[in-house]
Amino acid sequence: MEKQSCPLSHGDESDPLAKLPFWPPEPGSKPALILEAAGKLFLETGYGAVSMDAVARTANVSKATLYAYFRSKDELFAAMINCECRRHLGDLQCEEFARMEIADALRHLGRVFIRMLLSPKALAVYRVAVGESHRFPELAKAFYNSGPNRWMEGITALMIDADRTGKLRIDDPRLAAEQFLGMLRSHRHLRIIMALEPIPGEEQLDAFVDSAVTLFCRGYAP
Amino acid sequence: MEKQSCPLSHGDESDPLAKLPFWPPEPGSKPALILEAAGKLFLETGYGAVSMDAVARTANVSKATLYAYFRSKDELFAAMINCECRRHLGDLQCEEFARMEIADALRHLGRVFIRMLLSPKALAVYRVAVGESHRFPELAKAFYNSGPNRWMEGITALMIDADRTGKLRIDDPRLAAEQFLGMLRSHRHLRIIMALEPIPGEEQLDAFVDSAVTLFCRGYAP
DNA sequence: GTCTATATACAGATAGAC
DNA sequence: GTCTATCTGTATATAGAC
Repeated sequence: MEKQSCPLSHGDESDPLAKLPFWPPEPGSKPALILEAAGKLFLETGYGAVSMDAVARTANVSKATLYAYFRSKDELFAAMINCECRRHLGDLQCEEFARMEIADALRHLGRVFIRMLLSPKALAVYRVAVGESHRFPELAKAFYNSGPNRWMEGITALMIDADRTGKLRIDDPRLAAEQFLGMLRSHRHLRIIMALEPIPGEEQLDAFVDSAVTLFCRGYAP
Repeated sequence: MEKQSCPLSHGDESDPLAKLPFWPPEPGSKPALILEAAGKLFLETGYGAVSMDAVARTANVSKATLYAYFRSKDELFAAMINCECRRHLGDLQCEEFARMEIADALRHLGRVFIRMLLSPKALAVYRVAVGESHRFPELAKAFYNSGPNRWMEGITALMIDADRTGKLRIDDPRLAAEQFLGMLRSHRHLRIIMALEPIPGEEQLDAFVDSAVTLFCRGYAP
């Protein structure tokens, strides 16, 4: 936990958005309006089902203006995904989890994780990123790195620390992190993403996290 | 485990394919060729990126023939998904897992599960089903019921039995099944589905399952 | 049943006025 | 920079010959 001081913070390595002439967009400006409209439409119905006409109409801009800022539908889509990723997938304050009881740290992080994962925006980004990952491999990578991978790194660091301090007995910290986050996600995430089930209430989420933490701490007890 | 004799077998309730005039398609017949081509193309690149021209060309049929069997692109897509679901997502023989040691049963089922989940066809179906779930909610349901839900039911039944016979101490069997399958899936499934990582080898998969089983059995030990 | 050829609509992208 | 109007390709779906 010492070496990477804040594994869940935003890094800016190889950011395709940084290359765009306007960035970040002034709130209320045309680019901002366009990105907002694109987010709304693409995330709601996917890449293929959205026309540039619809984006322009929703943003109250003409198509020509749209193309003045984004050279193609692909580029707009990419910019939108990157924008949403950084806005909604990694908002976790860095705190001193290593000093807490391991169960408390996991419970705390787990609650933040599951709430983030099941927020409407994150669900939408997830669905689109998975669905279009074949057509936009670069975006899939950006999505994974800005969201799921940050959590993997943060939890892995916590696992390393828990093992070092003897709180748990963990041979493969990365594997343990996979297991913990996987338990929390579970098939429920799939059902919710496909709208087969509503987003659960707070108490239900907390009970879910508590159960996973208990199982995990017992299973990895020294 | 007694009441549902075989929770992982195929049920035929409310099957949209049964309504089609040809079904099942004669191997080598035009409908079969078309469905095969549709599977190949749709699963590879998603719904929006595939044209009916491409399907006809790939199947070596004319577009008119295609439309003679499937009234629209939507209907073809739906038929293809249903077809693939029943072919690739639930192929598990029913055995007497209840009589085995619980760890052995979980290990056995886990290995089958993870191999099925990470098979190229299942990955492709999964990606498309998630990506198009908003446009085709009925299909999302069919996919979930024919694949993930069968596993949930089978593992839940096993959990109930393990608790009843005192092998484990499980208050919420469904939750426990979620946790077990979630651990196995983990973020690795996401990385593989997005082609950020190759499909792991057999030994790696088995080690993954073993670790999850150990964690699970310790965590739920009586 | 199966094909070739075509109708019709709409997509993404641009030209040119202001 | 922003708009209106339009070009051009291609998609789904069908008509009519064999």
